[in-house]
Amino acid sequence: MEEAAVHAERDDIDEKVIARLVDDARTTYADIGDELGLSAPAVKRRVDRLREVGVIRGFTAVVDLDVLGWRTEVFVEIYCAGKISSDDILSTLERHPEIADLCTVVGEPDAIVRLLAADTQHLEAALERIRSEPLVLRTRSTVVLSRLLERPRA
Amino acid sequence: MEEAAVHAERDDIDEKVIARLVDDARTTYADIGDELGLSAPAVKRRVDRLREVGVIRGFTAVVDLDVLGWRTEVFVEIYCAGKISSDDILSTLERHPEIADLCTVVGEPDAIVRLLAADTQHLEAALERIRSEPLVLRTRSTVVLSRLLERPRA
DNA sequence: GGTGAAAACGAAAGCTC
DNA sequence: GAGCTTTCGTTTTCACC
Repeated sequence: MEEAAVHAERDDIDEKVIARLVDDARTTYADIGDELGLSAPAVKRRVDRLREVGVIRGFTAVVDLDVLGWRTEVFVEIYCAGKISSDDILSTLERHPEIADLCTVVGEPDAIVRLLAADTQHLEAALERIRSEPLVLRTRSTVVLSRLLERPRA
Repeated sequence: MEEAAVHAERDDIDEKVIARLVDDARTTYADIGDELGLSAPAVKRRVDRLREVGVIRGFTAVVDLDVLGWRTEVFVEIYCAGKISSDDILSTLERHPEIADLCTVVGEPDAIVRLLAADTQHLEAALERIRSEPLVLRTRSTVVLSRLLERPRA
């Protein structure tokens, strides 16, 4: 029941602290505290604990890939040959820098990958590189037209 | 050619500043400056400009959904009836809080959605709610086993 | 969880190349 | 235009209650 223990350690105030940091990772502890009726050190202690426990994994900048010039985004379903472990999938695919997301799935494919590339030429090269991996049997790609909604946490 | 101008305004140093902030949004300007041989105010001016231009859209906390108790993640392909606009898709689907990502695609489905739910019961309810939308003809779901890799920027 | 002081950081000004 | 240094207000952080 150690999982229950982890959950028991979080309360409503933690939820609000998390929500505030998801909204803006640079919010000051004092500002969060004002909204919640806590002092800045009290908020910091909660954030420190949430990071230690692993609820908060880190803080990152949200980059507009379109502005950056990385305009091409594709979902690629990966179909593998025979029985493969997720370790194998990770070790063979993590070398490709165009992969933004990778997860193993239950369903028809073995894994789903989100590919980011500068343009279609770049995309084609990356796809061919991935397809040439011995592990990969075949792929099914779906090109993204536009990203309508993005909510890091629902 | 204003788009080209935007691109011309970014140089190698900007790239490194962005990379550093993607890695940790709470890195101080001084730390970034030390790595790049700049002073803190110089770094701040770059970050301010990158935010104004829109390359950096904001800063967010990365939350471990598994630890939070939202254990169920699914990719859902949405197939719509006839010709629909992306505005229609957004307005009908954005009301469902379980949707974490939504993009229109070119391929067999019309849109791909990433669903987050607390458990399978929650997931089932959300899926039925989405399927009952008049806009939605059919769906194809792929349940995520484990998220192996996550790189906000490649 | 709060308080207060010390250290670190961020914001803005003036100056140099 | 881009950067450096100084200055000052704010934030973080740590002790202790």
